Amino acid sequence: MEKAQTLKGFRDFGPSQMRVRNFVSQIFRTTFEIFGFEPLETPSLEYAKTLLAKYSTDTDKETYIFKDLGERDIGLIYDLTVPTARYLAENSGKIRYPFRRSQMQRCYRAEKPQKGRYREFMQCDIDIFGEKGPLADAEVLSCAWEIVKKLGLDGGFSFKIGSREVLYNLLSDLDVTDCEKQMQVARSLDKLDKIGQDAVLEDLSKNGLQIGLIKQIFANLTNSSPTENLKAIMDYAILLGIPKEKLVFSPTLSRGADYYTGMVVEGVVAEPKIGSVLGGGRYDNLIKSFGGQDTPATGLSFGFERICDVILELGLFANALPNTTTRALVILASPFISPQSSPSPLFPYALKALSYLRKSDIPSEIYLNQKADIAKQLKYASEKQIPYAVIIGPDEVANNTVTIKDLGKRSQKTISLKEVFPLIKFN
RNA sequence: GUGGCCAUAGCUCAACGGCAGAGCGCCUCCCUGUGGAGGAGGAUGUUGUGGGUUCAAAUCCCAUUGGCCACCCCA
Repeated sequence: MEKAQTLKGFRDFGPSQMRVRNFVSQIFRTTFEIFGFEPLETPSLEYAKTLLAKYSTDTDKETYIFKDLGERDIGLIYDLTVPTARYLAENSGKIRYPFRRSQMQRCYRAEKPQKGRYREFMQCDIDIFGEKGPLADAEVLSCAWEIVKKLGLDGGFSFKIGSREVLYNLLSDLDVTDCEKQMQVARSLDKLDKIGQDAVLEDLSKNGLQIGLIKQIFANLTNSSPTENLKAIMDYAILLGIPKEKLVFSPTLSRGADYYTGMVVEGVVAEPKIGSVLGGGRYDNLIKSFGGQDTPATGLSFGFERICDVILELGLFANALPNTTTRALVILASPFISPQSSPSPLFPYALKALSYLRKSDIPSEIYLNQKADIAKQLKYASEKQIPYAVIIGPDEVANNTVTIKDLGKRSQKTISLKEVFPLIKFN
């Protein structure tokens, strides 16, 4: 039998990883709610023809497609935009627009995995459907900003904001009117940060654009200014609480996807050089192209996996929460723990204490191996970073007390059980 | 999808055709009511998996699984 392994690009999340992930997703969920984004969840499997309806042919290969037992052609969701477009089309008439929706689900891509790129990953989107105006874009931005703050990433963070309108107008002015050509420029430009201006220049000239023209595009882009619409978005965003200096107009920001029609945005952190932690923009034609009604849309997607990585890397989490959610370990003092006198006379008292702690909403454990001495039990607590040990021995039982030890401070005192509650609960 | 690097003890790695090792961790004891330190002792493996070459394979070759990197792509 082969060694047990996870599938390529698929991961287990052990307790310590789950604590980070739960911490992050908790912040997402509560903040979405505060900003009026209503939760939506759609199936992980969709008809293949739904999944492949629109996108370019390359992505076909990265979508998991197979047959179910009823010979239906189906596939795993590749993103959340497509299922949502399907949902909007299927429920047109029932939905009250503008519709603010949040969605957090695992998505699947059959691409070659690398660090930060997995075949199964958490996708986390907010979008507003059915509103063209700049306030909608600003709302999305301000929700994202709130989350960034709550995650403690706001220090080196900034929004890079560009506009497809600026780009396309500029290209049209230079007689680059062919739609395909315009897309190509957008796609190449997207790599600017990563590969530098020279490489983009080369890339574009390989695609048949003249050097002079490309240079002109760069020059015009760097000198361009935000559209009225973009200015309005930024003004609203500032009124909604985003510091002005966090909103950086970046005319060369493009983003790869070709369906964006207005604002495009990326959120970048300075500290770990990891690129963007969120991205999105306005895509007014996409929903219609999926067979829905003409529905303007704006939104963005958080790089959940990346954000978890960043938080771990910056150590933002390590200090914030202990290694376990358990707050107290009930420990039996050694002398009375012998296999012969099982159950130990300490047990009725110890288990009563354990129940009391749990009834008081203090996450608690008792060491399960009855043969373990007190040193071993303390070591367990120490390694799991359980903050308190509740030690029970014959003296405690006789006096109706417990000895509570603060593992961090290495101090202890003997008190009544009732006095334990405030000590653990509020420290 | 294309190209490259890698897989050896729980972890980090060494050995690069000739008996599979070190550091850290782990276990036991010094310590029968006190965890991060110290001292003494101990255990640890079908070298990712399957085949091939060879007197002999962790080492060379092929396949396969998984990890990493660049490209591709990134809704």
